[in-house]
Amino acid sequence: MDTLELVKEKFILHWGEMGSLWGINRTMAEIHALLLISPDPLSAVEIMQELKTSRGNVSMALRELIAWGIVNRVHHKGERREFYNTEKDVWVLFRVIARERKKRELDPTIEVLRQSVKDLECLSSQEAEYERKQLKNLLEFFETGIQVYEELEAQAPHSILKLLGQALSLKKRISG
Amino acid sequence: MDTLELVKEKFILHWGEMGSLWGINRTMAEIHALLLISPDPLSAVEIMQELKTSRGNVSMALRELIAWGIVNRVHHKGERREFYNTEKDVWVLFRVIARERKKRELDPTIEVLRQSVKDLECLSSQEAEYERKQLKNLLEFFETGIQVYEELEAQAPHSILKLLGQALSLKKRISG
DNA sequence: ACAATCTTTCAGTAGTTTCTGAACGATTAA
DNA sequence: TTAATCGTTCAGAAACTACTGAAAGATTGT
Repeated sequence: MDTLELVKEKFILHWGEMGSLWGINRTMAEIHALLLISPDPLSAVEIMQELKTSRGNVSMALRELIAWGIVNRVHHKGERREFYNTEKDVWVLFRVIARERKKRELDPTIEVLRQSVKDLECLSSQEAEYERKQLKNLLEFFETGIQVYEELEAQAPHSILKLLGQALSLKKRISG
Repeated sequence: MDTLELVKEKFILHWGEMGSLWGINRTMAEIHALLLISPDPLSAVEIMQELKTSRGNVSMALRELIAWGIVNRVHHKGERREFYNTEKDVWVLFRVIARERKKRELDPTIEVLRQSVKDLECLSSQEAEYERKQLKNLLEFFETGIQVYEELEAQAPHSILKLLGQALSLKKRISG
Protein backbone atom coordinates (compact mmCIF):
# COMPACT_ATOMS: atom_id res chain seq x y z
CA MET A 1 0.00 0.00 0.00
CA ASP A 2 1.40 3.38 -0.88
CA THR A 3 2.05 6.31 1.41
CA LEU A 4 -0.80 8.35 0.05
CA GLU A 5 -3.37 5.69 0.87
CA LEU A 6 -1.86 5.09 4.29
CA VAL A 7 -1.90 8.73 5.25
CA LYS A 8 -5.41 9.11 3.91
CA GLU A 9 -6.62 6.20 5.96
CA LYS A 10 -4.87 7.33 9.13
CA PHE A 11 -6.34 10.79 8.83
CA ILE A 12 -9.84 9.51 8.13
CA LEU A 13 -9.75 7.14 11.07
CA HIS A 14 -8.44 9.80 13.41
CA TRP A 15 -11.06 12.28 12.30
CA GLY A 16 -13.67 9.61 12.92
CA GLU A 17 -12.44 9.18 16.47
CA MET A 18 -12.51 12.89 17.09
CA GLY A 19 -16.01 13.03 15.69
CA SER A 20 -17.23 10.61 18.33
CA LEU A 21 -15.64 12.72 21.06
CA TRP A 22 -17.71 15.60 19.81
CA GLY A 23 -21.34 14.83 19.23
CA ILE A 24 -21.16 13.56 15.66
CA ASN A 25 -20.94 9.92 14.72
CA ARG A 26 -17.99 8.15 13.23
CA THR A 27 -19.34 7.74 9.74
CA MET A 28 -20.24 11.40 9.49
CA ALA A 29 -16.79 12.43 10.60
CA GLU A 30 -15.12 9.97 8.25
CA ILE A 31 -17.11 11.19 5.28
CA HIS A 32 -16.22 14.71 6.19
CA ALA A 33 -12.54 13.82 6.39
CA LEU A 34 -12.67 12.05 3.06
CA LEU A 35 -14.33 14.95 1.30
CA LEU A 36 -11.94 17.40 2.91
CA ILE A 37 -8.93 15.84 1.25
CA SER A 38 -10.58 14.91 -2.03
CA PRO A 39 -9.79 17.34 -4.82
CA ASP A 40 -13.17 16.71 -6.42
CA PRO A 41 -16.69 16.01 -5.19
CA LEU A 42 -17.45 12.33 -4.66
CA SER A 43 -20.50 10.24 -5.38
CA ALA A 44 -22.26 8.24 -2.70
CA VAL A 45 -20.94 5.01 -4.21
CA GLU A 46 -17.37 6.21 -4.11
CA ILE A 47 -17.76 7.23 -0.47
CA MET A 48 -19.33 3.89 0.32
CA GLN A 49 -16.45 1.98 -1.24
CA GLU A 50 -13.77 4.15 0.25
CA LEU A 51 -15.14 3.80 3.77
CA LYS A 52 -16.35 0.23 3.38
CA THR A 53 -19.79 0.96 4.71
CA SER A 54 -23.33 0.49 3.50
CA ARG A 55 -25.26 2.54 1.04
CA GLY A 56 -27.92 3.39 3.60
CA ASN A 57 -25.43 4.54 6.13
CA VAL A 58 -23.80 6.90 3.66
CA SER A 59 -27.15 8.30 2.73
CA MET A 60 -28.12 8.99 6.32
CA ALA A 61 -24.78 10.46 7.26
CA LEU A 62 -24.84 12.75 4.23
CA ARG A 63 -28.29 13.94 5.14
CA GLU A 64 -27.05 14.91 8.61
CA LEU A 65 -23.94 16.59 7.27
CA ILE A 66 -26.02 18.60 4.88
CA ALA A 67 -28.29 19.60 7.76
CA TRP A 68 -25.22 20.83 9.62
CA GLY A 69 -24.40 22.93 6.56
CA ILE A 70 -21.03 21.22 6.23
CA VAL A 71 -21.62 19.28 3.03
CA ASN A 72 -23.15 20.38 -0.26
CA ARG A 73 -24.79 18.44 -2.98
CA VAL A 74 -23.19 19.07 -6.35
CA HIS A 75 -25.09 18.40 -9.49
CA HIS A 76 -23.13 17.76 -12.66
CA LYS A 77 -25.33 18.27 -15.64
CA GLY A 78 -25.83 15.27 -17.81
CA GLU A 79 -25.09 13.14 -14.72
CA ARG A 80 -27.68 11.18 -12.89
CA ARG A 81 -25.61 10.68 -9.79
CA GLU A 82 -25.30 13.33 -7.14
CA PHE A 83 -21.87 14.37 -5.94
CA TYR A 84 -20.89 15.66 -2.56
CA ASN A 85 -18.53 18.35 -1.47
CA THR A 86 -17.46 19.87 1.80
CA GLU A 87 -16.45 23.41 2.55
CA LYS A 88 -12.70 23.31 2.02
CA ASP A 89 -11.70 26.42 3.90
CA VAL A 90 -11.07 25.34 7.47
CA TRP A 91 -11.83 28.75 8.89
CA VAL A 92 -15.18 28.94 7.18
CA LEU A 93 -15.89 25.44 8.36
CA PHE A 94 -15.14 26.53 11.89
CA ARG A 95 -17.66 29.34 11.63
CA VAL A 96 -20.37 27.09 10.29
CA ILE A 97 -19.85 24.60 13.10
CA ALA A 98 -19.66 27.32 15.72
CA ARG A 99 -22.94 28.77 14.55
CA GLU A 100 -24.62 25.40 14.62
CA ARG A 101 -23.32 24.51 18.06
CA LYS A 102 -24.38 27.85 19.42
CA LYS A 103 -27.87 27.19 18.13
CA ARG A 104 -28.03 23.65 19.46
CA GLU A 105 -26.20 24.03 22.76
CA LEU A 106 -25.65 27.58 23.92
CA ASP A 107 -29.03 29.06 23.12
CA PRO A 108 -31.13 26.41 24.87
CA THR A 109 -28.82 26.47 27.88
CA ILE A 110 -29.11 30.22 28.22
CA GLU A 111 -32.85 29.88 27.99
CA VAL A 112 -32.94 27.37 30.86
CA LEU A 113 -30.64 29.52 32.97
CA ARG A 114 -32.61 32.71 32.39
CA GLN A 115 -35.87 31.02 33.32
CA SER A 116 -34.31 29.40 36.39
CA VAL A 117 -32.82 32.61 37.72
CA LYS A 118 -36.16 34.28 37.19
CA ASP A 119 -38.02 31.49 38.99
CA LEU A 120 -35.66 31.77 41.95
CA GLU A 121 -35.89 35.56 42.11
CA CYS A 122 -38.65 35.62 44.71
CA LEU A 123 -37.29 32.90 47.00
CA SER A 124 -35.11 33.85 49.91
CA SER A 125 -33.90 30.75 51.71
CA GLN A 126 -30.17 30.24 52.11
CA GLU A 127 -30.19 27.46 49.60
CA ALA A 128 -32.19 29.34 47.00
CA GLU A 129 -29.90 32.30 47.42
CA TYR A 130 -26.84 30.19 46.75
CA GLU A 131 -28.38 28.39 43.82
CA ARG A 132 -29.42 31.67 42.29
CA LYS A 133 -25.92 33.05 42.67
CA GLN A 134 -24.38 30.06 40.95
CA LEU A 135 -26.88 30.02 38.12
CA LYS A 136 -26.36 33.74 37.60
CA ASN A 137 -22.64 33.17 37.27
CA LEU A 138 -23.21 30.46 34.71
CA LEU A 139 -25.59 32.70 32.84
CA GLU A 140 -23.08 35.51 32.78
CA PHE A 141 -20.48 33.09 31.47
CA PHE A 142 -22.61 31.85 28.62
CA GLU A 143 -23.80 35.32 27.74
CA THR A 144 -20.24 36.52 27.47
CA GLY A 145 -19.51 33.50 25.34
CA ILE A 146 -22.25 34.48 22.96
CA GLN A 147 -21.00 38.03 22.81
CA VAL A 148 -17.57 36.82 21.82
CA TYR A 149 -19.18 34.57 19.27
CA GLU A 150 -21.10 37.45 17.77
CA GLU A 151 -18.06 39.66 17.74
CA LEU A 152 -16.28 37.01 15.72
CA GLU A 153 -19.20 36.32 13.45
CA ALA A 154 -19.58 39.99 12.67
CA GLN A 155 -16.09 40.82 11.60
CA ALA A 156 -14.25 37.75 10.48
CA PRO A 157 -14.38 36.81 6.86
CA HIS A 158 -11.34 34.64 7.37
CA SER A 159 -8.80 33.43 9.90
CA ILE A 160 -10.93 33.78 12.97
CA LEU A 161 -8.58 32.27 15.46
CA LYS A 162 -5.62 34.13 14.06
CA LEU A 163 -7.53 37.32 14.64
CA LEU A 164 -8.20 36.25 18.19
CA GLY A 165 -4.54 35.63 18.79
CA GLN A 166 -3.68 39.06 17.41
CA ALA A 167 -6.35 40.72 19.47
CA LEU A 168 -5.08 39.08 22.63
CA SER A 169 -1.45 40.00 22.18
CA LEU A 170 -2.52 43.49 21.23
CA LYS A 171 -4.41 43.78 24.45
CA LYS A 172 -1.48 42.44 26.38
CA ARG A 173 0.85 45.05 24.88
CA ILE A 174 -1.48 47.89 25.65
CA SER A 175 -2.82 47.13 29.05
CA GLY A 176 -0.27 45.11 30.81
CA MET B 1 -42.94 20.24 45.04
CA ASP B 2 -41.49 23.65 45.65
CA THR B 3 -39.88 25.99 43.18
CA LEU B 4 -36.40 25.40 44.49
CA GLU B 5 -36.59 21.67 43.88
CA LEU B 6 -38.15 22.13 40.47
CA VAL B 7 -35.49 24.54 39.29
CA LYS B 8 -32.78 22.33 40.71
CA GLU B 9 -34.11 19.34 38.86
CA LYS B 10 -34.57 21.17 35.59
CA PHE B 11 -31.04 22.50 35.74
CA ILE B 12 -29.54 19.12 36.60
CA LEU B 13 -31.41 17.39 33.80
CA HIS B 14 -30.44 20.01 31.28
CA TRP B 15 -26.80 19.88 32.32
CA GLY B 16 -26.94 16.14 31.93
CA GLU B 17 -28.21 16.50 28.36
CA MET B 18 -25.47 18.95 27.53
CA GLY B 19 -22.93 16.59 29.01
CA SER B 20 -23.92 13.88 26.56
CA LEU B 21 -23.57 16.30 23.66
CA TRP B 22 -20.03 16.86 24.79
CA GLY B 23 -18.07 13.74 25.52
CA ILE B 24 -19.03 13.20 29.17
CA ASN B 25 -21.80 10.92 30.30
CA ARG B 26 -25.08 11.95 31.82
CA THR B 27 -24.37 10.91 35.38
CA MET B 28 -21.08 12.76 35.43
CA ALA B 29 -22.71 15.91 34.15
CA GLU B 30 -25.59 15.58 36.61
CA ILE B 31 -23.27 15.14 39.55
CA HIS B 32 -21.34 18.14 38.42
CA ALA B 33 -24.51 20.21 38.15
CA LEU B 34 -25.63 19.10 41.59
CA LEU B 35 -22.33 19.98 43.22
CA LEU B 36 -22.23 23.29 41.41
CA ILE B 37 -25.39 24.53 43.08
CA SER B 38 -24.87 22.88 46.45
CA PRO B 39 -23.56 25.30 49.05
CA ASP B 40 -21.66 22.49 50.78
CA PRO B 41 -19.79 19.38 49.69
CA LEU B 42 -21.97 16.28 49.41
CA SER B 43 -21.37 12.67 50.33
CA ALA B 44 -21.68 9.87 47.82
CA VAL B 45 -24.90 8.70 49.44
CA GLU B 46 -26.47 12.13 49.20
CA ILE B 47 -25.56 12.32 45.53
CA MET B 48 -26.95 8.86 44.98
CA GLN B 49 -30.27 9.75 46.57
CA GLU B 50 -30.55 13.10 44.90
CA LEU B 51 -29.95 11.65 41.43
CA LYS B 52 -31.74 8.35 42.05
CA THR B 53 -28.89 6.26 40.79
CA SER B 54 -26.79 3.43 42.11
CA ARG B 55 -23.87 3.54 44.49
CA GLY B 56 -21.52 2.01 41.96
CA ASN B 57 -22.45 4.51 39.30
CA VAL B 58 -21.79 7.43 41.59
CA SER B 59 -18.44 5.98 42.53
CA MET B 60 -17.36 5.54 38.93
CA ALA B 61 -18.60 8.93 37.82
CA LEU B 62 -16.82 10.63 40.71
CA ARG B 63 -13.60 8.87 39.82
CA GLU B 64 -13.83 10.22 36.28
CA LEU B 65 -14.71 13.71 37.42
CA ILE B 66 -11.75 13.71 39.74
CA ALA B 67 -9.55 12.57 36.86
CA TRP B 68 -10.81 15.53 34.85
CA GLY B 69 -9.79 17.75 37.75
CA ILE B 70 -13.31 19.08 38.10
CA VAL B 71 -14.23 17.52 41.42
CA ASN B 72 -12.31 17.37 44.68
CA ARG B 73 -12.53 14.99 47.55
CA VAL B 74 -13.07 16.81 50.85
CA HIS B 75 -12.19 15.11 54.08
CA HIS B 76 -13.89 16.33 57.23
CA LYS B 77 -11.95 15.22 60.25
CA GLY B 78 -13.76 12.90 62.56
CA GLU B 79 -15.89 11.83 59.60
CA ARG B 80 -15.63 8.48 57.95
CA ARG B 81 -17.44 9.53 54.82
CA GLU B 82 -15.76 11.42 52.04
CA PHE B 83 -17.41 14.55 50.68
CA TYR B 84 -17.22 15.94 47.21
CA ASN B 85 -16.90 19.41 45.90
CA THR B 86 -16.63 21.04 42.53
CA GLU B 87 -14.79 24.15 41.52
CA LYS B 88 -17.41 26.83 41.93
CA ASP B 89 -15.87 29.56 39.84
CA VAL B 90 -17.19 29.05 36.32
CA TRP B 91 -14.21 30.74 34.71
CA VAL B 92 -11.74 28.54 36.49
CA LEU B 93 -13.84 25.55 35.55
CA PHE B 94 -13.66 26.62 31.94
CA ARG B 95 -9.88 26.72 32.09
CA VAL B 96 -9.62 23.29 33.63
CA ILE B 97 -11.86 21.80 30.98
CA ALA B 98 -10.09 23.64 28.19
CA ARG B 99 -6.74 22.30 29.35
CA GLU B 100 -8.05 18.78 29.52
CA ARG B 101 -9.69 18.89 26.11
CA LYS B 102 -6.58 20.33 24.58
CA LYS B 103 -4.63 17.41 25.99
CA ARG B 104 -7.14 14.79 24.88
CA GLU B 105 -8.20 16.18 21.53
CA LEU B 106 -6.02 18.93 20.14
CA ASP B 107 -2.60 17.53 20.95
CA PRO B 108 -3.14 14.09 19.40
CA THR B 109 -4.76 15.62 16.34
CA ILE B 110 -1.84 17.95 15.78
CA GLU B 111 0.48 15.00 16.14
CA VAL B 112 -1.36 13.06 13.43
CA LEU B 113 -1.43 16.06 11.13
CA ARG B 114 2.27 16.83 11.54
CA GLN B 115 3.22 13.27 10.83
CA SER B 116 0.89 13.11 7.83
CA VAL B 117 2.17 16.29 6.27
CA LYS B 118 5.70 15.04 6.77
CA ASP B 119 4.89 11.69 5.18
CA LEU B 120 3.40 13.42 2.17
CA GLU B 121 6.31 15.84 1.78
CA CYS B 122 8.16 13.72 -0.74
CA LEU B 123 5.20 12.72 -2.89
CA SER B 124 4.29 14.78 -5.91
CA SER B 125 1.17 13.42 -7.57
CA GLN B 126 -1.77 15.76 -8.01
CA GLU B 127 -3.70 13.97 -5.35
CA ALA B 128 -0.87 13.96 -2.83
CA GLU B 129 -0.31 17.63 -3.47
CA TYR B 130 -3.94 18.45 -2.75
CA GLU B 131 -4.09 16.28 0.30
CA ARG B 132 -0.96 17.87 1.67
CA LYS B 133 -2.36 21.33 1.12
CA GLN B 134 -5.54 20.49 2.99
CA LEU B 135 -3.78 18.83 5.88
CA LYS B 136 -1.43 21.79 6.15
CA ASN B 137 -4.38 24.12 6.41
CA LEU B 138 -5.88 22.00 9.14
CA LEU B 139 -2.58 21.92 10.95
CA GLU B 140 -2.26 25.67 10.77
CA PHE B 141 -5.75 25.99 12.14
CA PHE B 142 -5.11 23.76 15.13
CA GLU B 143 -1.75 25.33 15.82
CA THR B 144 -3.30 28.76 15.92
CA GLY B 145 -5.95 27.36 18.21
CA ILE B 146 -3.30 26.19 20.60
CA GLN B 147 -1.57 29.54 20.50
CA VAL B 148 -4.78 31.26 21.47
CA TYR B 149 -5.26 28.72 24.21
CA GLU B 150 -1.79 29.38 25.58
CA GLU B 151 -2.27 33.10 25.37
CA LEU B 152 -5.38 32.71 27.50
CA GLU B 153 -3.83 30.25 29.90
CA ALA B 154 -0.87 32.54 30.47
CA GLN B 155 -2.67 35.71 31.40
CA ALA B 156 -6.10 35.04 32.68
CA PRO B 157 -6.62 34.57 36.35
CA HIS B 158 -10.30 35.26 35.85
CA SER B 159 -12.95 36.12 33.31
CA ILE B 160 -11.28 34.60 30.30
CA LEU B 161 -14.06 35.11 27.84
CA LYS B 162 -14.69 38.61 29.04
CA LEU B 163 -11.09 39.37 28.32
CA LEU B 164 -11.49 37.92 24.86
CA GLY B 165 -14.46 40.12 24.20
CA GLN B 166 -12.55 43.18 25.33
CA ALA B 167 -9.55 42.22 23.26
CA LEU B 168 -11.69 41.85 20.19
CA SER B 169 -13.50 45.15 20.48
CA LEU B 170 -10.20 46.82 21.24
CA LYS B 171 -8.79 45.42 18.06
CA LYS B 172 -11.83 46.53 16.16
CA ARG B 173 -11.52 50.10 17.44
CA ILE B 174 -7.87 50.32 16.58
CA SER B 175 -7.59 48.60 13.26
CA GLY B 176 -10.86 48.84 11.52
C1' DA C 1 -44.40 0.64 -20.34
C1' DC C 2 -40.20 -1.39 -18.78
C1' DA C 3 -35.52 -1.56 -17.35
C1' DA C 4 -31.67 0.63 -15.41
C1' DT C 5 -29.53 3.43 -12.08
C1' DC C 6 -29.50 6.10 -8.39
C1' DT C 7 -31.38 7.74 -3.58
C1' DT C 8 -34.03 7.29 0.64
C1' DT C 9 -36.22 4.96 4.32
C1' DC C 10 -36.72 1.96 8.02
C1' DA C 11 -37.26 -2.51 10.60
C1' DG C 12 -34.23 -5.32 12.54
C1' DT C 13 -29.49 -6.33 14.15
C1' DA C 14 -25.01 -5.48 15.82
C1' DG C 15 -22.14 -2.93 18.61
C1' DT C 16 -21.26 0.30 22.30
C1' DT C 17 -22.01 2.69 26.49
C1' DT C 18 -23.99 3.22 30.78
C1' DC C 19 -25.86 1.49 34.89
C1' DT C 20 -26.99 -1.90 38.55
C1' DG C 21 -26.23 -4.55 42.43
C1' DA C 22 -23.74 -8.02 44.68
C1' DA C 23 -19.19 -9.12 46.27
C1' DC C 24 -15.17 -7.60 48.28
C1' DG C 25 -11.90 -4.61 50.90
C1' DA C 26 -10.90 -1.08 54.26
C1' DT C 27 -11.71 1.44 58.39
C1' DT C 28 -13.81 2.32 62.84
C1' DA C 29 -16.24 1.24 67.02
C1' DA C 30 -17.93 -1.88 70.51
C1' DT D 1 -13.70 -10.52 67.03
C1' DT D 2 -17.76 -8.99 65.12
C1' DA D 3 -20.78 -5.63 63.28
C1' DA D 4 -21.50 -1.42 61.02
C1' DT D 5 -20.44 1.87 57.54
C1' DC D 6 -18.24 3.41 53.74
C1' DG D 7 -15.78 3.02 49.07
C1' DT D 8 -14.52 0.24 44.87
C1' DT D 9 -14.89 -3.06 41.31
C1' DC D 10 -16.82 -5.63 37.77
C1' DA D 11 -19.91 -9.17 35.40
C1' DG D 12 -24.06 -8.94 33.48
C1' DA D 13 -28.34 -6.30 32.17
C1' DA D 14 -30.47 -2.50 30.22
C1' DA D 15 -30.51 1.32 27.28
C1' DC D 16 -28.90 3.54 23.54
C1' DT D 17 -26.69 4.42 18.99
C1' DA D 18 -24.99 3.14 14.63
C1' DC D 19 -25.30 0.22 10.76
C1' DT D 20 -27.11 -3.08 7.31
C1' DG D 21 -29.70 -4.54 3.58
C1' DA D 22 -34.01 -5.07 1.44
C1' DA D 23 -37.85 -2.53 -0.19
C1' DA D 24 -39.72 1.40 -2.16
C1' DG D 25 -39.35 5.88 -4.54
C1' DA D 26 -37.42 8.91 -8.25
C1' DT D 27 -35.55 9.92 -12.47
C1' DT D 28 -33.82 8.90 -17.05
C1' DG D 29 -33.35 6.27 -21.24
C1' DT D 30 -35.34 2.84 -24.60
